[in-house]
Amino acid sequence: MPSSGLSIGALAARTGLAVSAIRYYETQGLLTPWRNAGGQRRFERADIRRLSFVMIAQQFGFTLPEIADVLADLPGGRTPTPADWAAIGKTFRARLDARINTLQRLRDDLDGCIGCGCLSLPKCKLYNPDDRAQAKGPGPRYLMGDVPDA
Amino acid sequence: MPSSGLSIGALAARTGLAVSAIRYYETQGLLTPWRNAGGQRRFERADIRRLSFVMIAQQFGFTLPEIADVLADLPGGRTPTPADWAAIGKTFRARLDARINTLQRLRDDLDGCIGCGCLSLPKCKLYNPDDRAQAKGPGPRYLMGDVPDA
DNA sequence: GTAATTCCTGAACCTAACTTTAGCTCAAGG
DNA sequence: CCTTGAGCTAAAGTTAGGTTCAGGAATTAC
Repeated sequence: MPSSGLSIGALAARTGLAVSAIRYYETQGLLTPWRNAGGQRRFERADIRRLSFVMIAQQFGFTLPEIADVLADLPGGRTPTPADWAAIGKTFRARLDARINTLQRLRDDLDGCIGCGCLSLPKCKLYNPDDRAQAKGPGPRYLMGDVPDA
Repeated sequence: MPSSGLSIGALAARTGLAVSAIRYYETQGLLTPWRNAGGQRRFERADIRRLSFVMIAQQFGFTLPEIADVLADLPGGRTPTPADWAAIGKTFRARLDARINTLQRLRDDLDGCIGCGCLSLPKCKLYNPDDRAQAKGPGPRYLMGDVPDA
């Protein structure tokens, strides 16, 4: 009888992720393994797919909280079906499209702004797209896609 | 006669950046102010434009080293002309286009991969676009646009 | 049955891009 | 002259996304 769940090492081997990364994802609520009698984590095979999704979404520049948010739409009790995943894919693609559109819009503004060499502040659409001068707390202000006005 | 350079506070006011951020940018080589007799930084008016460019590029997800790299093409001795800036804009736009294209290609792969609900690992184009399983050192692996295969 | 793996937790460390703090100095106004 | 606001430096703190390490406990392999 093979399956009373995957060990963390096995999951790491199947996904290519580091064991430490998987444990970190658990702390971030991306995954909720159960524990065996000895206190070790046991994962379901569906978690391989779940982690694959996490990795893909990261390539697109999504943060872990954003990814968790998308994954929250997966069913709770049962193993997700292909249809469930397709639904997630749809949601995800919409967010992705929005991100690409923002970038393209910004690029087009760039053509009218720096393209002429002026980079004129008061009338520049790129400059100060929102409240650029405001304090937004510490840490990186915004990475790609987390652009104000998105 | 107004101009023997802008103080850091004046530059901060004109750009909307925090004084601390400007000082940080200097340490990163994005700006090279001179010092007055009392040791205070004095900036040129062209630095307003320079910082505006930094802010815009950051919105597109570029890192400070990448931005420094683009800015390195500006002339050293003299104040950059509109034509100089237009040239920078051109370089910048090319990098931006590459970034957008990568994202679009990834999105299209997504349609064929997760769209069907399979997310099949061995044959997935998104999964393992390069050597996903390899250690790449600590820190964030890659943010938007710094995607492997870019 | 014991040696070698693997896993566990908690804490410290890493990069990027800044901010905050502490302790001083400089510059401008009255 | 002297106070107040702006600057200065160096060091430490912050967030995100992890990795590395230390010191044990559980599994697995022979």
